[in-house]
Amino acid sequence: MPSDRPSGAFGWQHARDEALRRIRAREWPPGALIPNEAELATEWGCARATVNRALRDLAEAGLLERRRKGGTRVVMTPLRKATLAIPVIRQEVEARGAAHGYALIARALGTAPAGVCRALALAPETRLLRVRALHLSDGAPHVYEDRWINPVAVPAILDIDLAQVDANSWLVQNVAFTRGDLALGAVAADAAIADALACAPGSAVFTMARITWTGEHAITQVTQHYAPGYRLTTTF
Amino acid sequence: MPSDRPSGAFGWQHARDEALRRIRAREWPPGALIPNEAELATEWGCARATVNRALRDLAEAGLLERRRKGGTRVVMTPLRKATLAIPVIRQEVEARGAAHGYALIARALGTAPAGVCRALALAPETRLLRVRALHLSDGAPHVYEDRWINPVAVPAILDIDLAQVDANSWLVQNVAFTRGDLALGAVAADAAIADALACAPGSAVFTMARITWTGEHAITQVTQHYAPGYRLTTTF
DNA sequence: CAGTGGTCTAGACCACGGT
DNA sequence: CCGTGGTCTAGACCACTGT
Repeated sequence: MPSDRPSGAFGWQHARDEALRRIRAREWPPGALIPNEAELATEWGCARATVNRALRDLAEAGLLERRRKGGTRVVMTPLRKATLAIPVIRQEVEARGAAHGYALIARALGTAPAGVCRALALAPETRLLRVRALHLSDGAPHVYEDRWINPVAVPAILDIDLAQVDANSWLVQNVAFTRGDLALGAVAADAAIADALACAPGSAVFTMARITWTGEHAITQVTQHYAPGYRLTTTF
Repeated sequence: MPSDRPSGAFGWQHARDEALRRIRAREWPPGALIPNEAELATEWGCARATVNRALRDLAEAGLLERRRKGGTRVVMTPLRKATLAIPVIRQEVEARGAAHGYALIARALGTAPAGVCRALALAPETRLLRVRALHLSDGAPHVYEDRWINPVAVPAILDIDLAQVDANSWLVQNVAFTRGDLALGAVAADAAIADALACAPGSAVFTMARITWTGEHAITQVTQHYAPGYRLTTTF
C-alpha cells in the first residue's frame, strides 16, 4: 500500500535534503567523514544509486568532497558558487520589457595590437576585424562594446552588414564555440566610452570581457562596458 | 570478452559528447526536436538511464530544453552560464601565494539606514552591527568591505573580537546559510573607499555586494570594494 | 589488497502535459 | 489519453586510492 506520498520512495531530493540538514545542524561537522553510500541507503531505505545522486549533487554544489576509497567528507570551508548567465544583450534588454536599439560605431579590418594577439593566442600582427558598437535600452545608452573578431575562424562575418545585425547576436546564433574565458572588472570611462555611453569621462564603468574559443582556435574577444549604475545580479 | 575500452560500455560522457557533436555540427539544429531517450539508447547501444544522464547534463548546461511529453529540443539561443566561485578573501589571497593581512576600521552597533533594512527585509530602524574592514594582500590594500550584520540572527557575533578575526572568515565557518543574493558592479571611490584602498578619490572600483539568508531571515549584507585593477575571472 | 565511489543495466512505475 | 522524461531499484562490474 503506497504511503500518502504519491511517488512512494525516498527520493534523491529527500536524501539530499536530509544530508543537507545534517551538515547544517553540524551532525556532520566540517571535515567529518560521513557514512558510506551503502550504509546511508540502508538507513534511508532506498537504493544506493539514490544516495549517490543526492551526494553527488551536494558535491557539485561544493558542500561535500568525495574520493574513492577515501569516502565522503564535509568540506571544511563551504566555498559557495554562483552561476551567472552570460547575457546576450539584445535578449537581456527585451526580457526586461525594454526596446533594444543598436548602433554600429566603427568597423575596420586591420592589424591587432600585440596585447589582443597574445590574448587570442595568435601570431603578432594578425589581421582582425574590429567592431565597436552601442546597445540601447529604450533609447538610452546601455552597453558599449569593443570587439575583435578572427576572420580566419569566422570568414562569414566579413559579409555581414554589422550596421543591421549586431555581432553579439549573430555570433551566438551562427558560431559554435567550445569554451570561453570571462573577466569582470571596473574601469574609468575614457573619451570613447564616455562619448558612447553619454556619461562623464572618468565615470566608473562595469566591464565584462570575454574570449571565446573553438578548440584552441580563438573566435572573438569582446569587452563590454555597461552604462554607469548597471549591476549584474544573481543568486547562490 | 571486453573490448579495448576497459569499462566496456558506451558511457554517459560518450553519449553527452556525441549529442554535443550533433548540436555543434547542426545535425540537430537550434530549435529542433531530437529523438527520444529510448531511440537514442537503442541507437547508441546503451541503457536509457545513460542517455538520460547525458541529456540532463546538457540541459543543465543550457544547451537543451526537456519537457515531458514535449520531448527534448535544442535551445534556440544557446545562452551560456558561467559559474563563479564566491571568494573568501583570506583564502583567495593565500591561494595566490600572497600573505593575507586584515585591519578592522570601525565596528559599531546602531540603527541601520532605511535602505539596508529594506534590503534585508527587516523593520525600519532595526539595530545592526556595522563593520568596516580592510583586507591586505602582501601588505597592499586589496579589499575594503562595509558590512551590516543582524545580531538577532547571529548573536554570537557580538562577542567576537573582530580586530583579530575577520567577519568574512568567521561567518563562513560558523553560520549556515541557505541562500544568497549577489550583485556585481562598479562605483567611483568615495572618500572612505579611497582612503582605505589608498587610491585616488573617484577611481573606478569593482564591487561585489552580497546578502545571505537562512530561510527568510537575513544574516548579513556586505559590499566589498576591490582595489583598482582587480578582475574577477572564470571560464565557461 | 580491499573499501569506496562511479557507472551501467534492465525493468518498472509515475508525473506531467500535449493532443 | 498516452507519449515522454523523471526517477527508483537491485544487482553488477570497475576504477581509484589509502593502507
